[in-house]
Amino acid sequence: MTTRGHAPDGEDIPSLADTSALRQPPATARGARTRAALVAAARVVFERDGYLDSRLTDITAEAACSTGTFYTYFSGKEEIFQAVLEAAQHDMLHPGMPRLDPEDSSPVDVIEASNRAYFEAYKRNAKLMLILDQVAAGDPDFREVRRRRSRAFADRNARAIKDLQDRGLADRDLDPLMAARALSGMVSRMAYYAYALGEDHPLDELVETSTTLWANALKLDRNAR
Amino acid sequence: MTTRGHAPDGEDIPSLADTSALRQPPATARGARTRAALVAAARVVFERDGYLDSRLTDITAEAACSTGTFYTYFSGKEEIFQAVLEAAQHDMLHPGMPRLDPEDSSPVDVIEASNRAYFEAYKRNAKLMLILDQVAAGDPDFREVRRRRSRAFADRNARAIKDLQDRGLADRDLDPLMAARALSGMVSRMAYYAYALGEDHPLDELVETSTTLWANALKLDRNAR
Amino acid sequence: MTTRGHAPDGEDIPSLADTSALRQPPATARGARTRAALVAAARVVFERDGYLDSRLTDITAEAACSTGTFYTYFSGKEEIFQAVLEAAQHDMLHPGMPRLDPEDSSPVDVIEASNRAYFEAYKRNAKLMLILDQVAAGDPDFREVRRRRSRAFADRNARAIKDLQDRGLADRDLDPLMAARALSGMVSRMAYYAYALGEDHPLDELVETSTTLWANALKLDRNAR
Amino acid sequence: MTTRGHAPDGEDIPSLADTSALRQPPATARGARTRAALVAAARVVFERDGYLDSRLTDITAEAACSTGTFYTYFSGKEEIFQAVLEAAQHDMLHPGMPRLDPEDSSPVDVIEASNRAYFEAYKRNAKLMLILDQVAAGDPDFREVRRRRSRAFADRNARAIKDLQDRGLADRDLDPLMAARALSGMVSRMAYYAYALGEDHPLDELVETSTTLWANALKLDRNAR
DNA sequence: GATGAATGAGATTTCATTCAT
DNA sequence: TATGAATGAAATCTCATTCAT
Repeated sequence: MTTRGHAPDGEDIPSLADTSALRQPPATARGARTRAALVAAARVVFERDGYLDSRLTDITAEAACSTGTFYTYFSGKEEIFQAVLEAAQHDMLHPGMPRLDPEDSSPVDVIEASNRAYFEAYKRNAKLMLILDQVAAGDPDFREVRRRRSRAFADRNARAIKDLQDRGLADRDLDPLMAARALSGMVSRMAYYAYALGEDHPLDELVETSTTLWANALKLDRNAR
Repeated sequence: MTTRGHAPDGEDIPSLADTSALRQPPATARGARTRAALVAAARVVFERDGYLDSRLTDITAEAACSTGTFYTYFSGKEEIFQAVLEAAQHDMLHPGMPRLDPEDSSPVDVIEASNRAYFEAYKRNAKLMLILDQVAAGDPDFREVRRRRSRAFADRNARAIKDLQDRGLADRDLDPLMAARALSGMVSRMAYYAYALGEDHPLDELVETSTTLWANALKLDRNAR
Repeated sequence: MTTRGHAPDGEDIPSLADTSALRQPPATARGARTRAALVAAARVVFERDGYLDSRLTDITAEAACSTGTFYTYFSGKEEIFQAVLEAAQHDMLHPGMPRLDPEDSSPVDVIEASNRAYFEAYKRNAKLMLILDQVAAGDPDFREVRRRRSRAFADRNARAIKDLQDRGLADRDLDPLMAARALSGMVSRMAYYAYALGEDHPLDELVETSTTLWANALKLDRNAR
Repeated sequence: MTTRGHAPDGEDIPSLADTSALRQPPATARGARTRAALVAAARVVFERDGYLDSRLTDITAEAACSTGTFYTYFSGKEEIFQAVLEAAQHDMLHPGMPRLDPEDSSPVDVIEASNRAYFEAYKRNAKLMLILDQVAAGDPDFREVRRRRSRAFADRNARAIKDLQDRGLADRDLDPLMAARALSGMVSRMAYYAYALGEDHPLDELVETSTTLWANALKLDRNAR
């Protein structure tokens, strides 16, 4: 398991398909400003009204531009939603985890650090995560993207688990891939309860419980390196 | 932990609030038949088209009645969706778990049996679960119901975990409530990947991995009673 | 002018056309009771919801009978409205005016007494009067009935005015018919402001002002017989 | 009593509340034209079909635009009806009364002139007045507006009557406010019979009778200034 | 007589998208 | 680039009336 961490539910942040289809960036500085204003406005509106209940006119009103202008930059709601996600994605994927001293860090320390980073990032983006759920539920294409990305993350974490098993540090009875998926899902679901549903458990408790469960589940030795 | 099991994500099946607002049941047998036909038709249509893309007229067409008849029994799409869920709820909450011989069952056996029952029930209702996600994401009332029910289940499982801790069978470092929520979430997320996103892992692997992780996480002794 | 009085806005109470079209009265006592319950319920509903916003089902619900039963007695909303008016009509046309001693009563006394009786009757039926306005405004047939009845009353009052003019007691410059209509209208409009619009002026002031204006307008001598 | 006149039932022309709720006026000339076309079309349709029997699609058809366009300018039928009334209001409130030579005009002359102006304006707007009746009867908000405006006019006329009383020209036994309301109501009712119910009395007779009754009622001296 | 479920035409309303200015 | 009026297809919902029981 690398310092990069396991990104417990990276699968929730699709690298939004079809970058090929993206129109070329605005030619002028004014255009860039307008486009950015629209994306920012869209995030505000989506978080306030949800994806499905939001109207394009609300977005343009929030961005203080006309409805026509919208179509200069985006082909529709789906496309601007992708743009909003793209912006959030960076935050979720690079959540500013503290660099751990590899000399001094056990696997459990790494898990704890990346869990903490994940919860913090989820909290910042909770409303968006909810909306992503909504869209994924309704749109098979989106689900497919989510599925693929999910598997990619699972593969990465599975390799880390495999590595620990090979080094005799983790339970060899577990299927690495399935376990990776299960444990990532566990953490993402905890974040969902806490922040999307608003249970608002204290961060430290979330981190502690998730880390202990994760470590126990793999039968990791807390002290091993 | 009782034979009743832990119902890993019972929280996903809100006991749909406001039974007060329900119109009184049909007075005649004919009325009851029509109402039932509408609910059945609605499930078909929701699973085929999703909640948001479904139209009332599709439901009445499927039920072979007029649009007016729909409003004799339901005030709108939301209300018939509640009725559909209510019907599915029974299946999810009483998933026909095999009665285990108490003499011969370890706590882990109970966990395994209820996980298996949950995965089977989820598979039967996967499309509906997806739709519930979609609706919950967009509707604060629905989220609140889900949150309340989630907490009720967590409390029940937490008591079971506490009991195991008190008997010296489970890790005492864990907060029972948080652990209960986390592990239930883990199982529900596994089911989501497998059946809602269509990864379609073999049932036995799902059951085995989830049970092992659960047992490990609580540091249960596989052989203890 | 007879003791019968001038019925200031008798024209508002059409003798509801087409009694010919009325179905024959219920054959049984039970039928009579049901019919009466429906008429009473209709008045309640019309006064509560207005004519146009009332639904037949509200009426049958109020009368505690089924929708089908309604059609046993009435052909539709218009017909039951006529029945409601018919019942109220008696009150408006025979408002329980005190019998005045002809020996001791001046024309002004008679006017005063009938004005008072009219205001009292209007107050009792204010909501219905409003509804009658609504229906008359929307239904040319109803307007025609109102117009005919209005003219009949005006004719009667005009004869009384003519009589006073002939006896040298009233202003001979006035056209009796036009004056009759104008003064009746004045009183009815006062009642409308007071009771239908809810200004709720004291009854005595209404009576006093209307009577004084009426007497002045005709240049009646308060003391003449 | 000023040359402004008494506007005998100004209360029938509500200054239609809630200008606050009005959407902002069209930004472009084209928009202003479309909005005006819709208001004109609505008047045509309302007068032809009545308020309740009119459909939005008839209005848009008459205005030669799409249904969607309607909602760019109005939130519904009620709002466009207010706009129609607002347009008619100007006509009713400033009915183009001839400027009288103050030197040469008695109070009765002023009354006569304003009565005549009122009858003429009512005739032009008779259908609309009928519709206003219908709406006011069914809508408490509309009634309240009518009541308030009615009182404002009554106050104005009451001051004029008080003035005449103070100058010794009018009957001091009358309550000015009540008399003002009664006499205004009388004139409005005459106009209603004549034009809304279609009795179609000659204008000169209406004016003469109303003015004589009004003058008599106040015991005005026809020759005083 | 009484019941109440079933009907279905028709009205209102929404909003993504286009396009002339 | 930017504007915002115009579009119109589609969906929801109502309720008087019928008729089999």
